Amino acid sequence: MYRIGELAKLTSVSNDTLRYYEKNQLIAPASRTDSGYRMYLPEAVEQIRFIQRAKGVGFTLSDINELLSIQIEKTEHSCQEVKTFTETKLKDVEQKLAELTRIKLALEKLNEACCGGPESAEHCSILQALETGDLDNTSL
Amino acid sequence: MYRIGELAKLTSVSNDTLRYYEKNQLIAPASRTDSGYRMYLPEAVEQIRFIQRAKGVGFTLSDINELLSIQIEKTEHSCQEVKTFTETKLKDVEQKLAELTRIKLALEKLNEACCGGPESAEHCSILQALETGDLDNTSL
DNA sequence: CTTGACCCTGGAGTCTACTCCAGGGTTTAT
DNA sequence: ATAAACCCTGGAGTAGACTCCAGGGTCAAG
Repeated sequence: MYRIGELAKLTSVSNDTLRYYEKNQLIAPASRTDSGYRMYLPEAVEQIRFIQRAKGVGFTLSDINELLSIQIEKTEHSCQEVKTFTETKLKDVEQKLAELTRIKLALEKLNEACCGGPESAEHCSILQALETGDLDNTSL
Repeated sequence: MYRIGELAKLTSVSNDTLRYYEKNQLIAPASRTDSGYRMYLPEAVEQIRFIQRAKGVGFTLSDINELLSIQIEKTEHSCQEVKTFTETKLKDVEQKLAELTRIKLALEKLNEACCGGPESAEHCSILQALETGDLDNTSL
């Protein structure tokens, strides 16, 4: 079991952020000490890391809350509902992957087109491609 | 050339958002009419779509501003600088792709593990996996 | 020549996701 | 037993990304 400060250090988030996440139902301490200190299970470390990763790819806290709440609502919903939910989220993720891939292709194309030399970028082919919007189907 | 309202309709953003983007150097009208109306080039449509996609995958407006400003800073920087910049952004994108892929794998695994039937989710293998954190290296 | 649909600026308000107190207990090491 | 380091709650403040006025011009149609 970790106290809030320990968990915070392990995950590089602040104590305040952990309390904020708790208020927003993202992660609760497993228990409290008699004096009211929050005590977290070791698993909390991975949960926080998951939250950070999900945030990093554009999910809101409320999206993440939904993702995580699958496990909490378990007795109130059927497998079917749960699966429908994960399938929806999966589609979101696949959509995001497609968009990111598109952006990646655009950047790679720019990268390849550029000489990378020390001359002024005025005639850089990256920039010319950007200006004309001529990036095939990458749509940058 | 489009007026602001036309561009807004074509891209499903509000007039206010377009003005906000302008204030934040993301997109400027090609010109103004005598009466001060903003006039946008047809290319603006794709630029706005790009902004939306980039936002959707977790880039901030200031990230996007950097991405787009490659083309504006051209005379002030060398090809080398420009290329370094795109390479950095490319790494960001690759990082995001890796994280998204991890989340995708986790969701797929949950999906596969679930019977999807009408019974209570109390013993759903998705949920059990979530609770024990036992998702191999997907770290959900 | 006026009515309705547009557009302008400047500024206030909202929501999200924190971040930072103030005021006050708790734990630990010396 | 007393600092130093930690924790608590409640609430205010902030940055980012809008969103929504107020008050006032513009333009096309009838």
